[in-house]
This record gives sequence, C-alpha cells and structure tokens, in this order.
Amino acid sequence: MLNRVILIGRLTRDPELRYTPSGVAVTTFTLAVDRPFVNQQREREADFINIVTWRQLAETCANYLRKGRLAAVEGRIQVRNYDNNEGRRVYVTEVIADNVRFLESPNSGGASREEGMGGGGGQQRNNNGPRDNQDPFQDDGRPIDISDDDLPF
Amino acid sequence: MLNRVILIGRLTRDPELRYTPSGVAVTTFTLAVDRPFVNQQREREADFINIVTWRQLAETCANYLRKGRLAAVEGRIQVRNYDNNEGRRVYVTEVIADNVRFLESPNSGGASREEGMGGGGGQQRNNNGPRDNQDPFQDDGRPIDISDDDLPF
Amino acid sequence: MLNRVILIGRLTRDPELRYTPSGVAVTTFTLAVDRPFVNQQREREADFINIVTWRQLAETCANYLRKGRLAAVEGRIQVRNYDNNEGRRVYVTEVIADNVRFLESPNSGGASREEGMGGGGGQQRNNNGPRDNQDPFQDDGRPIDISDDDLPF
Amino acid sequence: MLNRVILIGRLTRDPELRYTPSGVAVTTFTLAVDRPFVNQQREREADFINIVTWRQLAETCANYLRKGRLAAVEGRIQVRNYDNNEGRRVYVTEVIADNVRFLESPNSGGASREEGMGGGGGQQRNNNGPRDNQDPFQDDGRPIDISDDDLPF
DNA sequence: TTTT
DNA sequence: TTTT
Repeated sequence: MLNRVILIGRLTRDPELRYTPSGVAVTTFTLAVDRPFVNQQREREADFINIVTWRQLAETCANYLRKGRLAAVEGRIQVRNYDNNEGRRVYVTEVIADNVRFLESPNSGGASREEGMGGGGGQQRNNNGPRDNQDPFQDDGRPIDISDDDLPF
Repeated sequence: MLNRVILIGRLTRDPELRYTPSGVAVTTFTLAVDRPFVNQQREREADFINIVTWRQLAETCANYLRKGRLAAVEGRIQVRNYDNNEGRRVYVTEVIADNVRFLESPNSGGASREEGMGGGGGQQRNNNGPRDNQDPFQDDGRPIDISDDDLPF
Repeated sequence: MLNRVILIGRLTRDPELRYTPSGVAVTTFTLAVDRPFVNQQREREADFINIVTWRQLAETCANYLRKGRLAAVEGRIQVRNYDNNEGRRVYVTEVIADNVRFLESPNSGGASREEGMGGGGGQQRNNNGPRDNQDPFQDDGRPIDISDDDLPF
Repeated sequence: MLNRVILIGRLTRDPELRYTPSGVAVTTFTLAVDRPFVNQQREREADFINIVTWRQLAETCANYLRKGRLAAVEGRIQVRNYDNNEGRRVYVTEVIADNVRFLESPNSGGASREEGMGGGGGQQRNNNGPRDNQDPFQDDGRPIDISDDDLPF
C-alpha cells in the first residue's frame, strides 16, 4: 500500500547495464550502507543492498556511477522468489529505484583506483567522465534474457 | 550512511514473540504490501516483507497486532547472511523497525477469522483485545536460542 | 536535490477542490499529525500540515477524503513566499503530495457528524460515498484564480 | 501519527548555535533543496527549508557544517505559531532533525569563499576543520532566551 | 535573507 | 482556523 525506501551509500562495484529482449534498459548495482555504530569500539559494518533501475534512469546510472561513488537512492522494496536448479525456493530482495542522486562528481575522488580495469588486457577507459555509449564493446550492452517481471539480479 | 524504510501493509499472520538468551524481546512478522497496479487488468500483487522489532516495541507489537491488521512500519533494511546446512550461503533481508503504528483498532474488523486458533485444541483467546501477557502457555514466550546479532527470522 | 515527506494523520476539514484558469484540478486539505508523547501527562499535541494535490490525484482526494479520516500522504516540502497587502513577505510551507492512501473506508467511521453541512441551507450530501462529481453546485468546483506556480493555499 | 522527512541540499549560510536558558544546545540552519527541473529551459529553483537540531547533534552540526556544504537531513515537520508584535498570528514550519549526514568533507571544496568572515574585524578561523568550541568569541555561543517548546527560528 |  |  505504501512502500518507500531512501538510502545513502557507496557502490561496491561498477553498475551493470543490461537490456530485456524487448530492449528495455536495466541497470543493477549494490550499495554499501554503513550501519550506525553499534559499540564503543566503533566497529564499522555495512548492509549490502541490491538496487535495480529501469529505462532512462538505468542509462544515466550506467553512465555516471562507478565503484566507490557515493549515491542517494529512492525507491521501493521488491521481493522476488524463484526455484533454483536444486528445486529450492530462493527469495531475493531488491530496491527498485525511481530516483538516484549522484553525490560525488567524477573528479571529486571517492572512486576506487581499480574501477574499470577489466579482467586482463581489456580496453582502457577514461573512468572519470561518463561512459562512452558509442563504444561497441561496452560490457553488458547486448540484449540478454531478462524479462521486465522477473529479472535475475 | 542513511537507511530509511516506510511501509504500510497488512500482517500475513500473527506476530511471533521470542526472547534472546539474555532476555531481550524480539517480535517478527511479515507485512503484505500491495504493489501499485501494474496493468489494466488490475492484477493485484504484493511484496511480503519480513519485519523485526526489539525490546519494548516487540512487546507492544506482540500484544496489539494480529493477522490481517493494517500497520505502518518505519525502520531500516538489514541484510544478514549465513551458511545453511548444505553449505550454501543464504542471504536474508529484513526491515528492523523502530516505529510501528497500528492503523486499525482491534474492533474495527480487518483481522482474519482464524487468528489465534492454535494448531489443534489450543487455548481459546479473546482476539480483539491485547494478548494476555500472564498466560503461561503463551506461544513463543519462552527464551530461545536467538542472539541480538544473528536472529533467525 | 532530494525532498521526501511521509505523513499519517487525520483531515481537520473536508478537502477543497479548485481549478486553475487552464482547468487543472488542485485539492488542498490540512492533516493533523499527532506528535510523539512529550511528557508523562501524555499531553497530546499535533502538527497541522497543509497538503496540496494536483490533477487526477486532486479529483480522487476530493471524492474520497473527508474531515476526520485517516490518510497517508507522500510528497515533497514546498516553500512559497509572497508579499501580503501590508507589504510584508509571507512564507508558506506546504507538502505537495504525489501519493495519498485512504486508510479508512467511508463506512468505517471516523468522519465527523457535521461534515458537509454547508453554511446555511446548503444541499445535503451522502457523506459516506464518494462525492458526486456531476453536482452542479459542488462547492469549489468553479474555475478560480489559481496558477500552477503560485496557488494560494 | 507518522511524520518523516528526508532532505538533501546545501546550507545557505553557516549554522547558528544557541543555548536555551537551561543550557540545551540548539543549532539552526537553512537547506537549499533543488526542485526537480520544471521546464525545458532547465530553470533551476530551490526550496529553502529551515532545520532545527538539538543537544549533541546541534553541537556536531555547528562544528562540522558550513555554508555551501552538502548535507542529508532526516527528521519531522513541525509547525509553530506565535503572535507577532502587530498582533498577527504567524505560522512557522521547520524540520526538527534527528539525523544529519555530512556529505562533503571539510576539504572537498563546496564551501563559499566568504564563510566565517565575521561582521568586521572578527577573529579569523580555520574554516576547513571543525569549529573551535573553546573560542570565547564564538558567535552564538552565549545563552539566549530560547525555550525548548518555542524557540524562534 | 538564500546554496552549487 | 484545526483531527481522533
């Protein structure tokens, strides 16, 4: 009936942009949200929360967010379930975002030194500007098997 | 860094009150939160979101909430993980509530007819008033093996 | 940059539906939101918060909300200022709602006995169903001098 | 009954720290919160929202926030009214914050060049570190006539 | 009275 | 000007 979430945290990795068979953009990433200090020893812990964005917002997130950046996310909690290959029902909880704010500009630091460095000998990219959408080798740019109702995170 | 959730929905079952070994009350329940209408056929779907409350709030929720009742929950998303008995890592997402509002009084209807009817031949209870805390057979009232950090939902 | 408000409270009076010169519907009402108990004497106080809704949501609120009803409002804070007839700058704070949930059905009680009783000899209305939109004497149904940017609350 | 606000914006001026007669710290500042773009010409507008913090949080805000800095504020809307010296009832809306996040470190830029430059011949201060609480000339550090219930913003 |  |  009412379902509202607001988070501020840092991306644990670069966002992943995919497309549904019908061509709808969907971007996923994980936000590390620090918990309030629990004890005097100031042990720091975080919750790692999966975020899903769709359409125009998905494209924008893929272009402007990177691993390590601070972002604010507004959205709603969604709980999906599916049966895995062992016949077990698995529950997945995600936040479907409808508003994302980039709280660090690309050149204000905060991003990990390793961001964008691909698995080995991959293309080098300018990680401080937006990602080049024309890049034909842009990872995750190909249509894949995701439906709007049941996208695997 | 900031983690805020606000939900309005209905309880899918009676709340469960337990105690940690050190005697801290913890109450869990699931909220069915209707999704906004997706299509013209007005198919109604809901997200089933697990809620955890602690201490005084846990006692109050156990006393005043029942299956079917409408409630507003304020809290934060928490993601726990543990290794199940098959050696698989399982992720559990819950909302740790710090504020719960009862949006239906006990006698304003909305609660299922079956609420409180135990497994078989159980005690009958007046389901419209608060639960009797003195009841020595109150289900879930015994200390069980829950720690504050890793309570099984 | 981010501006989100969620309120639950009761209407202090019937909602008012008006139209901008270009025919856009705008409904205003005030929500009484109880403050958390301040002291042991349990003095109850409330904040009275002005709500503005537009377009389809305005029509729906005018049709289904009434004085005394419980409602949840989601929106954003807006601060307007204008110079009054004494040349003083006046600041007005409202919540522009984009989502309103009716937490009491028309026949679940909660509405004041006096609701809808107009100033003198007014039409009688069935206050428990939705308001009749065809009613040619529906109060506040005439176009008035409100602009989209600067509506007087 | 439920009253929750979350804002992200920039301070329009340095925060002001005061004390109630009984010695309770209270800090006030104004947050400029950009509105979503209204038209194609990308006219940018903002809402200027008054924030009030109390006790420990007030001290921390006075120490770490400065004009121009980005901050996230969590709290509740409060509406006060008083009769001004012309016998008119004036309504004041503020956000009483219970959680403030500093989204820019003191040396990440963003602060105005003029911040901290006092009215005339005042002490110079290092504006990038926290404010020195021992400073005997610290502005707004003297007890003033504010009560907990009716502080003038 | 307003911030970037 | 205020609701239960």
